[in-house]
Amino acid sequence: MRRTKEDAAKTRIALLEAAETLFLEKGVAHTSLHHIARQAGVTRGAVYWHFANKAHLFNAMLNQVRLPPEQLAERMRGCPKHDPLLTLRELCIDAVAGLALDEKKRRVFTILLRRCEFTEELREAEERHESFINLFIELCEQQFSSPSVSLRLYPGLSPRLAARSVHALIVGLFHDWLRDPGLFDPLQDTAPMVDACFRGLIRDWPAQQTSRTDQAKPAL
Amino acid sequence: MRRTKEDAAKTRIALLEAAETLFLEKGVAHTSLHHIARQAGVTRGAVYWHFANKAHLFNAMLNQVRLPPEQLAERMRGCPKHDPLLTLRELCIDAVAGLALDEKKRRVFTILLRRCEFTEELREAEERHESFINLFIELCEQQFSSPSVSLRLYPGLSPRLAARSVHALIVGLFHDWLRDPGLFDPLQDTAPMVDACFRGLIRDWPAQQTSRTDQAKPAL
DNA sequence: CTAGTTACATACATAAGTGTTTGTAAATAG
DNA sequence: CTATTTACAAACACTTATGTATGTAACTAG
Repeated sequence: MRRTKEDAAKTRIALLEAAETLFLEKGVAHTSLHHIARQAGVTRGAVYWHFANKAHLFNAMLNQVRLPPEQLAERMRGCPKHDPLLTLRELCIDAVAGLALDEKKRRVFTILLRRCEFTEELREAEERHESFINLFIELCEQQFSSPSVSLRLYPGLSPRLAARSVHALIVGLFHDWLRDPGLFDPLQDTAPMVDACFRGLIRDWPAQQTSRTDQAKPAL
Repeated sequence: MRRTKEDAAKTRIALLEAAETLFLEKGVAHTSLHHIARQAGVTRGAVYWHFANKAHLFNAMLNQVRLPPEQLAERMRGCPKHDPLLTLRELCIDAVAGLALDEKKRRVFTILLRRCEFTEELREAEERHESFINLFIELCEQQFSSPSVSLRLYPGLSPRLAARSVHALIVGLFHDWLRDPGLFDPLQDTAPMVDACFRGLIRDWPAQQTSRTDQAKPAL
């Protein structure tokens, strides 16, 4: 029997990892707290000590990879000398590339998109996730709304629709790649696809081959 | 007590509808066969009479809206006088518009994308769904691979990537709109967004405002 | 040094859920 | 008109999950 503070912290981590593993394997609803405890080498007592219930455990797991909204906003603002659209472009590319570079992110997003049911129990997690998405779309729309950009939109498009298009592409790439990692290579293929998207939105989008996503920073 | 053949058929339909309603409300895993039976006004005996288990019920529900792969292929081939890319474009637009036009399709796809865990139990359903998606992507890629089209792709793009881009956009639009129907109007906004996508892929994509998706036929 | 708290394990109580079996009234076949 | 299915309902047997309550050894504060 050992229960120093560090041991407790380790137990907590072990529980989160066990949950991650099992959620990914069998789905959130089909994983019981008993499963998680056993996988972590403890009993349900430990689970209930660290987390109120499964939903709280789930939230804690998400918090490991989800960056706070402020950081997204800050990143989206970018350095002022940089073209804001290019900032957005890089953010998109990094977001997809981040899936391939960060194993944990990949697993957690797989759980989020393919291994859980957004129902009453997980409502809080869902709402936080949604508000993050909405923030992204809104910031995106702001970029397209600045006069220097909106005038370059193709006819028939509004900043609103442009923002929706960009987000839909990213979400689609997330889903598709998490479903079948063989579909494309996030590191190589994301930039051309994102560029194609912007090229269809913005009149004079440069045919840049530059800026090979050097070090993708976490973006989503 | 009544059990003519028609009554049995009605019971089956009622069970499918009850399942649809409850799956949508509480998620697949959180809905028991007892719930479904009660909602349909029968007992679990009826459920087990008509379906082997929950997974079979789920499959039967999907089969109500999923069109056979052959029809997709046929539709994709389109009438030969028509530009194949325009055929693909219309197919995409109809697929998204179909969500708004067909209430049942909307509900079932919501369940599929947001209310179920793709785990062992539903593996068969998942595989059928995936093979359908893969067929779509493959047919898509074929369209982009024909010499008359592939030569018009922007540099840096392959037919492969173009197909992935198109599919990602559609999947993203599905997810986004099912998550928040206020994000955009499938009937009005899909065409401009799909056109933007194609415009970013194909050099001389016409800035067509024509062909207001008259009657969207079911496509997915 | 001991009192209290921490970090769990164990036990209890309760509620579901699943698959199967059995019962049965009405429909239907011969 | 009887025999047999059909289309379920009802009961059974079993497993599993949850939340809580209680026990307890080690750590820690004073």
